[in-house]
Amino acid sequence: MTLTLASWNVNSIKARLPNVLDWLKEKSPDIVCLQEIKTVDDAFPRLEIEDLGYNVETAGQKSYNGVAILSKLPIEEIAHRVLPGNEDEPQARYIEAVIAAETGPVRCASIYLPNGNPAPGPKYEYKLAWMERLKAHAAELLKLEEPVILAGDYNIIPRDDDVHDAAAWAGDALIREESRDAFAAIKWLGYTEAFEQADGRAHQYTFWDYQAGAWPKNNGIRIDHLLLSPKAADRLESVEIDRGPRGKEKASDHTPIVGAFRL
DNA sequence: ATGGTCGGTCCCCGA
Repeated sequence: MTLTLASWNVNSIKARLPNVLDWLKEKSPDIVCLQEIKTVDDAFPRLEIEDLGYNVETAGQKSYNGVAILSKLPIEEIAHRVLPGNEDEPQARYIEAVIAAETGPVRCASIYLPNGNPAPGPKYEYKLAWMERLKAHAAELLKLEEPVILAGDYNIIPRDDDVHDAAAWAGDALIREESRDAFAAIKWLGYTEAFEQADGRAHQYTFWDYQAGAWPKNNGIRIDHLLLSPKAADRLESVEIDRGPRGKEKASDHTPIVGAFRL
C-alpha cells in the first residue's frame, strides 16, 4: 500500500480554493500539509474539502501565516497546534497530527518556518530561534521511533543547486550560512531530507516569485521540504515536485512537493 | 506601452 503526502504553501486558501480543489481531485493525495492559509479556523473552507473525502485540521490566524493538515486517513490525534517551546507563540506556523495508516501511526507536521528577512535583524533572530525550537522538538520526536514526516515551507535553500542564481541571493535569510547550518543541524539529529536524497537532482524548484517573470524564466528556489525520521525514510518510495499548479491561472507562488511511502 | 506581483487589509505590510 502506498501512502502519498504532499506539502503545499497555497498563499491564502480562500484565493486558492478552486486551484486546490482541482488539484486534490486530480492527484488525490492521502495527506496534504498546507501552509499560509491566511485565515482564522472558522473561515477555512472545510466543507468543500471534506466533500472530497478529507478530514481537516487547521491552526489559523487572521491575515497571515496559518497551517492545515488534510487527511483521507483517520486523524487519531492532534498532538500540537503550536510548536513546543513557546506556548504564547502569536504566529500560527505549526500543526502536528498522528494519522492512522495501514502499517500503524504516522506522525505528520505542517510547518511554516519564518521567512526571516531582512537579515540581520529581529525577524532573522526570530527565524533562528524558531529553528532552535523546531530542532529541540524534532529531537523529542525521534525518541518515539515512529515514522515522522515534517513537511512544509522551511524558507531554506539548502544548497546552491537549489537556486537559479545563488549569487543573486547572497545575504538573504533563505540562503545565509546560519540558516543552512540550522537546517542541517535538524537533519544531523537523524532526519533525511527526502528530495536531496534522490541523487543527481539539481535546479528543481518549489517556489517562483510573482515578480519579474520568475516563473516563465524558471528563476526559482527549492524551499519546501519533507524531513523524514528513519522509519519514514526507510519507507520512502519516491518524491517529486509537481509543477502543474504553478502554471495555472491564479496560482500560488509555491507548487506542491509529493512523497510516496510504503506505509 | 516610462510599466513590470500578489493577498489581506484600518490604504501598507509581509512574502
